[in-house]
Amino acid sequence: MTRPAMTRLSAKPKPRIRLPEIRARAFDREKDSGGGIENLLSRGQQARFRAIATVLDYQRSGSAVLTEGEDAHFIYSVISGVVRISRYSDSGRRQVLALMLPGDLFGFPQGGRYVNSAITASPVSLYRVPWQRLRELLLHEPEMHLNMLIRVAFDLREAQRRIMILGQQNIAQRLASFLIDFSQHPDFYDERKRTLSLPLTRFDLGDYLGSAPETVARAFAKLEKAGAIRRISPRLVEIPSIEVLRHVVSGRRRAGNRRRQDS
Amino acid sequence: MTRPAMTRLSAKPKPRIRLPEIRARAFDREKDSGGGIENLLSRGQQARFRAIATVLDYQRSGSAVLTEGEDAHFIYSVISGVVRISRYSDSGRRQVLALMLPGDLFGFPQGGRYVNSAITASPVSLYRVPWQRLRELLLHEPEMHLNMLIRVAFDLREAQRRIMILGQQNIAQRLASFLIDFSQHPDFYDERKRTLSLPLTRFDLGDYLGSAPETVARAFAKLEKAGAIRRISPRLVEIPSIEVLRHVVSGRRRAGNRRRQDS
DNA sequence: CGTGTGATTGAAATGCTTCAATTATCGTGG
DNA sequence: CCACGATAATTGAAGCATTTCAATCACACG
Repeated sequence: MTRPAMTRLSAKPKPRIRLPEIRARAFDREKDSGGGIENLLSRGQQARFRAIATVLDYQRSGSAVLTEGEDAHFIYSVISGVVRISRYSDSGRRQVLALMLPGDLFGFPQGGRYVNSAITASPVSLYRVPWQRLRELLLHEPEMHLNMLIRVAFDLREAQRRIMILGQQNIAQRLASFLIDFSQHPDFYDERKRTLSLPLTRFDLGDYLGSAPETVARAFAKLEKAGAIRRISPRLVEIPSIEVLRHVVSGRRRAGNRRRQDS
Repeated sequence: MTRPAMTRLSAKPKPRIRLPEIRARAFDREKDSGGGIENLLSRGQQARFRAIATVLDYQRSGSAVLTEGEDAHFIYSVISGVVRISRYSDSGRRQVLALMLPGDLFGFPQGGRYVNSAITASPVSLYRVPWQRLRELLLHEPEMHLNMLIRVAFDLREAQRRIMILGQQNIAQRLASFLIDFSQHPDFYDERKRTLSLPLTRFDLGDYLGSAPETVARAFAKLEKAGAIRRISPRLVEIPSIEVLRHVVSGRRRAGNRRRQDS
């Protein structure tokens, strides 16, 4: 199945290839020790994982790592940068399902094919591992295998958290939840300046939060008016106090329609 | 952490214990061959899985199998019936995350505790397996292990599907999606009469679809007016043609606000 | 045969989307 | 380095969708 036509033109940044977009190289044992799956695996496991991995460098944002419907041959693990995982509904509307950060795995096949698309949202480095070889490796590495199971179970929990947010929060609350999440990540949140740099446009954010980009902009305005944030530029916000954001999230979804009783 | 207070009183059916709610028994190799994880495992694996499993029978709907925050010692697999997986947000509102049907696994721990609650939504039979023993078993059964990984990855996809539905469909469409899903299950859909029996109340359904129970009732009314369903009783609907339901789902989320141009 | 719970429907208000127009921002080429 | 153009972001206005409070109806159970 090919990807359905796009209904929102500006949703996908038009890639302008100039420099080579992607550069593959062998793993360099000395230098590649960033925030990859290292956290999840023991030293020995790491070595064996890397032995079957290739490192890919994507220079720019908006590059397709893998596409919905393609035959799935590889699993990927983020070393650095942000990857947007999305899926198109039958009606052609895009939903951003998750954002993959260093240490995250993506590209699990379903029936031999990818069910989601993965697009870089910044310059990105990845490990790419042939699924078949990983499969063989896992059969002989029960501990690594268990770690992978736990990892996927964790992703499942994250997805369930998204379900909760989409199921019960209004847009300002969803945005606040998103900002809180990312403020936990030193790559994006400058603790000294209290500024958060956003890896997504308003369009992407809309597709992530399940709303229109205009609505997201209004949610930013609302949070700013409430004193929870200050917009420095569209992609950079100051968060004076995360507590205020948390307070927004814990508030009611709707103002409440208490019929005023005559006194 | 204890579960927060409930804001919607009628959301949780009050359990009225009369008969023993739950009955545990040893696995009976002859009779227990329903729709359990059998589908997922080979014969030999099944035997070894059952060797460490206990069968639990819950007689009635509304019984707690496990509760959010409890120490997690067991994994469960549904043999028959429906189990509601839910989580409470900090504001005390319940979200139904998923419905577990025969063959599904639930009860994965996170940091040694359950993060969700599981409540029976009908009479239910389960396998209960000590997590530690399963862990040991998996270390010696790579194939079973891989199957379990695939199973959890599948659940992740399902959760992502829910994200898509919550992110881009209106309530009538979400309800239609739900009805389509369950009409695929012979346990609920009588193909001859074209009737679907629902395992959930309007409250549960509201918490599943992310809306108020009144809104769900209105969505039923809307689908009925559109000719997609016929309400026989609150828990039993006739679905003349699933195609009509699919058509509802593929329609626009919103009527569209095309400003009328003077002719 | 009442009583309580779930389901439905009504009415008002809020929230969100859509279309439209304007403003800001960023990358690019001059 | 600056100006330009394209795209992103914001804001306004109108209308649809959903929630909330309320009231009524239906049904199962004691």
